[in-house]
Amino acid sequence: MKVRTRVAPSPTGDPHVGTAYMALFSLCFARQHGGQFVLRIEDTDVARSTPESEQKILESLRWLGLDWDEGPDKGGPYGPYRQSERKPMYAGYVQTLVDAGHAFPCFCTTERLDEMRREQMQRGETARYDGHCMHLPGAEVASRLANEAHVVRMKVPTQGTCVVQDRLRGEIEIDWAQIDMQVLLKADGNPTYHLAVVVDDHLMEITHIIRGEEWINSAPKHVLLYQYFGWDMPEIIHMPLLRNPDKSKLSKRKNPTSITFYERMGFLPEAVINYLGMLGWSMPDGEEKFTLAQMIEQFDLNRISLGAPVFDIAKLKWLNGRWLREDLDAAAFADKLVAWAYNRKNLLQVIPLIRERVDVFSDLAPLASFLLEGMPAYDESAFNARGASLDEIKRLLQFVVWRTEALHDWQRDPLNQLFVDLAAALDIKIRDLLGPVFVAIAGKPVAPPLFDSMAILGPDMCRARLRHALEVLGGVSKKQLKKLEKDYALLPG
RNA sequence: GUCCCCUUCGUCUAGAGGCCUAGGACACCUGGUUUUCAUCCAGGCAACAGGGGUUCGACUCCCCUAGGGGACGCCA
Repeated sequence: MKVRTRVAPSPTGDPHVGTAYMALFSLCFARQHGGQFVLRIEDTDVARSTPESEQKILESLRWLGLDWDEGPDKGGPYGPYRQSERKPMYAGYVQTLVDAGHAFPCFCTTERLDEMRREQMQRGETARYDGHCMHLPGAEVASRLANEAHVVRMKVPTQGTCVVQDRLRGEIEIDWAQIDMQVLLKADGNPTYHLAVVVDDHLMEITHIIRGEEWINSAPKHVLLYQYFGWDMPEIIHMPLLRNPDKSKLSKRKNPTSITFYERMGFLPEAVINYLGMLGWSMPDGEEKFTLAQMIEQFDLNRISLGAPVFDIAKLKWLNGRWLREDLDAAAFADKLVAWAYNRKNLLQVIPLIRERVDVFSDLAPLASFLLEGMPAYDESAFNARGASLDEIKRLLQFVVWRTEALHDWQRDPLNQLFVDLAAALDIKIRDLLGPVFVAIAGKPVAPPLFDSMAILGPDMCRARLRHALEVLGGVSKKQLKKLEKDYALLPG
């Protein structure tokens, strides 16, 4: 059998290491079997998907050397590879299901559904569509379809058990009563993930689906759709989820998750891939340093361990050091370093910010160092240049962390606005707010303008530095955090 | 709350019933090399979640409990 795997990221944010993780395993499996690896963009969430995000995802995967055989940028025999461009195809499949009685139009409002779920959970039941629109008279449905917003839901049995075959875990049994009557077609005419993924995996002849453990609970929906359509089910492999040091699912709130962060920190793509490869998987001979090619050669699904691994930056750093020392001679080191930091694109971003402040080139290094550093070595005294107390500084920094977590458009002006708003909400002068933030981001009181610097550094690096600064200043105890959360919730705006 | 998944040193892992006095790696500690630092080298600390089975024998198989995680959206 010809093996075909895919990675199917959603372009709704920064390129996530979890995406790279799934891509790595999918690619290794496909390559080892002489098959194809496909990149498909799942942009059915029109409100949150952006072309910029898609672009960054493609660039990041390319940077890592995870090359796909078919994708939106290079086409292929199963295109298009962007779900937004496949939109016209889905309605027909949904109609097939409606005609066969496997799906039905639903007119329920969000309010009613929220209320229903709330009550169900209060009663200790699993939240699940109550079938309200499933048995409407045909005439009523026909008339309402013409003038009312509606979705299409799949029918799901209320009795019996669904058996999901997982290549790593064997048979997983989930009662149908636990499975919601999933919306397949949204009111805006776009398919939901569940419909699109099944249709596309089938049409693209995907044979092995390697995805995160978080999908186990929705696998029955997919199993059922394959049955309804009469299609063969691909093999499913649910990988363990990458975790934060506190064991929760890896998230940007607690850990840098963006691939671009690791690039900006100066990690080598080879080392990042190598590190991802040793999470949940190991070489038969126990060797910890290996290339993508070696991993492909030795790859074996049976060597995957199921415990969800903690993403440990310290070990990644050690591994990167080995790659740097063992694989790069001075010339190669120089080339990589220039490409990383002193490339034209980087310089052109920074030069406009610093040229006013420079008389001779040798003035540059201190001014541009913020861009080349990872976690700056802070001088604690720099934080309270304006006489604020340590607790007050930590409070401000923590608030900034929370505000920036909610910021989607990480650009100069929105950042500017964020600080203006926060200062207003706190009823303090903006310079009193910006002082400590400036030091946290730039590492010292003298550097290019804050918002531009933050825009260049990107969200993950900024958040990491803010958190690092908080640690250096003694950290925030659980108790203090509780109190700060309370204060924060009370802020206007 | 309901359901699902998972469980070997702090962390990543080796372990397919006897090779286990449970191995390696990161981190940490100690010492050596190095005019400093780093690298490098040597050593140390440190784990089979608990309880029942099955078996001549269980880290390994089964059951229960506990703990951790995930899912419960017109997000993916």
